[in-house]
Amino acid sequence: MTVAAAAGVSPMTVSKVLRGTGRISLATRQRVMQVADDLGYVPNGLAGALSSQSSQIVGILIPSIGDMVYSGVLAGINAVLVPKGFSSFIGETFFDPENEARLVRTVLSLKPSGLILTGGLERTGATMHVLRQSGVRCVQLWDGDRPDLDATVGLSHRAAGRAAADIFLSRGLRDACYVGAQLDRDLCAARRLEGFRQRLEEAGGRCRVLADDALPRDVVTGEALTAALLAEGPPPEAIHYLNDAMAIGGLRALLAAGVEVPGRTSVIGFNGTSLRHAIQTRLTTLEVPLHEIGARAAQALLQPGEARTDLVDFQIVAGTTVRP
Amino acid sequence: MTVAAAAGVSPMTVSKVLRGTGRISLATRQRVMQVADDLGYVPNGLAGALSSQSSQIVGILIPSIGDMVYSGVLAGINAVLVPKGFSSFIGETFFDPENEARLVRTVLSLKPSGLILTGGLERTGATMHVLRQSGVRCVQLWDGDRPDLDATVGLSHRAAGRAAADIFLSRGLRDACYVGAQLDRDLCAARRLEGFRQRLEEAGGRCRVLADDALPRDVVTGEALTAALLAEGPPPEAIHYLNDAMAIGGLRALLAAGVEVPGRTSVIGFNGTSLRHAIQTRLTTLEVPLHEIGARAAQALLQPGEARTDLVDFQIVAGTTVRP
DNA sequence: CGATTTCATGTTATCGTTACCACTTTGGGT
DNA sequence: ACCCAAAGTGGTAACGATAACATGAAATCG
Repeated sequence: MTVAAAAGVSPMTVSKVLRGTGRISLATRQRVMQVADDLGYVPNGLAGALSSQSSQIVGILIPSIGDMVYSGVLAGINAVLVPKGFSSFIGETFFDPENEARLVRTVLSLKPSGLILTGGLERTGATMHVLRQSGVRCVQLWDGDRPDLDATVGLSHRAAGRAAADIFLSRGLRDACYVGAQLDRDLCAARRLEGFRQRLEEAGGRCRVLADDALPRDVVTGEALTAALLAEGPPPEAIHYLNDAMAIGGLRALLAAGVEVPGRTSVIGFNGTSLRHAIQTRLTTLEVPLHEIGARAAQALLQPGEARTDLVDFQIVAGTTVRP
Repeated sequence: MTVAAAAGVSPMTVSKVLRGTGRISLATRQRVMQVADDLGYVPNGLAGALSSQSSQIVGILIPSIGDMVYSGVLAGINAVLVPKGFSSFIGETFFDPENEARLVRTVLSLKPSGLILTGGLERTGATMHVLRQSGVRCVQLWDGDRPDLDATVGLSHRAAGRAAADIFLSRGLRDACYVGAQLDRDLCAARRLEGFRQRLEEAGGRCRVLADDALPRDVVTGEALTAALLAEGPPPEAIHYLNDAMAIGGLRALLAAGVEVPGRTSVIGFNGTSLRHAIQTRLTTLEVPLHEIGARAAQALLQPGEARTDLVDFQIVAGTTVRP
């Protein structure tokens, strides 16, 4: 427009110069670039995307940005996407299907190149319908137990729960407790609990559950719930926490109550965040390759192919909170 | 289009129904909604924004999503923006002005309703030029020492550094050290150091600096740098860390080396993240109201007015790592 | 030296929506 | 019976870019 006039060429030529397509003489190219810079001109991406029928946007929906787990995955996604010239449009669902539905519409209205959704919630029928109609390629993250959409990259949370139980059982610990929060919404965490409890009960153990659906899944809640647990009666032999943050809070409560860890009670967290580096204690936890999940999900998004399920492995990170 | 045909009305009527504008009879409205739902129709937001010359997008540029500090601010922003129907387009600058320049262009090309940038980096001239030409309202976050753009919401990092120094000085501690990372890029952290050092030297103290510009600002780096510091010679009386994560790492190194905290060495972190809840120790730190900064920035963005600087206060969170 | 190819640029139609106004009907009010 | 407001709906022309093709000039060729 203005740029074209100022450079004495047609809008078409400006478009070509700015995108580096077509054959433009060096002189013209330099002149247009100069004028565009001087004018502080930024092409209207809305018009460009509308016209070319494709935006370089990828939609990413995660439960919460504040949760280190998902921001770790996000970093992995961006590490793949950004170098290829995509920008990511991030939305927070807070585990709420209605929220997800709203965000899916918002993102789809931007005609994205692809969509990455997080599993672990009960997607509404409307959401699925809209996704399918859009024709946009969709990848599901995180929940590997129930693959969905065009591809899935995640882990088996049920298996993770069983693995935690196995660690306890191998130490002869059978009286366990699972401490979490928001299990009503976070179906992945619920499935970890399920695996954990199943495995324990198969081996003749038992598993209490302490969870509050209204509290955040952080250090403070971990401490409060554990304190409540200890007030009820004698401490369990083993506690598995929903995440590392809650586990750290739990350890505070245990130590405050004089419960020896791991002498009296063993503790396992989940996810291997930086919180596991507690000062004196080192939390035993299951580590999930967050960055890798993100990177592989981004790759799965970019290379169209048949529906595929890509299960990543978690690792046991040995700390000092489980007895030998 | 298809919806209009299927409902037997004009595209114009569909547009009105879906946006809830204009006068449409109840019967028509219901029929159109029904058809749209059945078809899984999502309006093309690109075309809509192009036509109406306004998108409901707000651009937010922060150094890193993985850093709890900025994701805390982000939460505050979203708490204000999302209920008003805005969606946020988030970009990560990693403290790099060129990255910021690229992202600013990307966001502006989406014709956003507003832009929230994080201060603490040397913005390029081109970025400033493009921002001004765009006419989009811009708010600067975080860096309150050097207000910029249409409004600024943040804190004085210099004052925060001085406050940390004052705490040490009031305990008679004069031999201090500042431990950080990436001070070349993060000008806010550099300014905290400056305030810290100035205040100490005014009072006849001294301040060593230990920083590595290549390492991440996390627990592991905090531990490594502190271990290096202790290997060099006797421990300083006081250490101020760039953030809580590094401080926690530092405490590990100090305890591992048998340095009594706070008996021999006192420690102050910065930012009051959940990491401060270490298991036995409770880190003394300066707490910044992250959520509030975000919320106020979002409000400043929405209510146009003259350029304003909104300085928030930090608080000293007493822990057990500074001697009485 | 005419025919063909290459290079550099311009023309036109289109993407899907909305702003703005025009149009038809209906239901009073006088 | 006539007029006028309100209610409901549709037509038209943007919005700013690009895909696809068209054009003219310069270069190459047999």
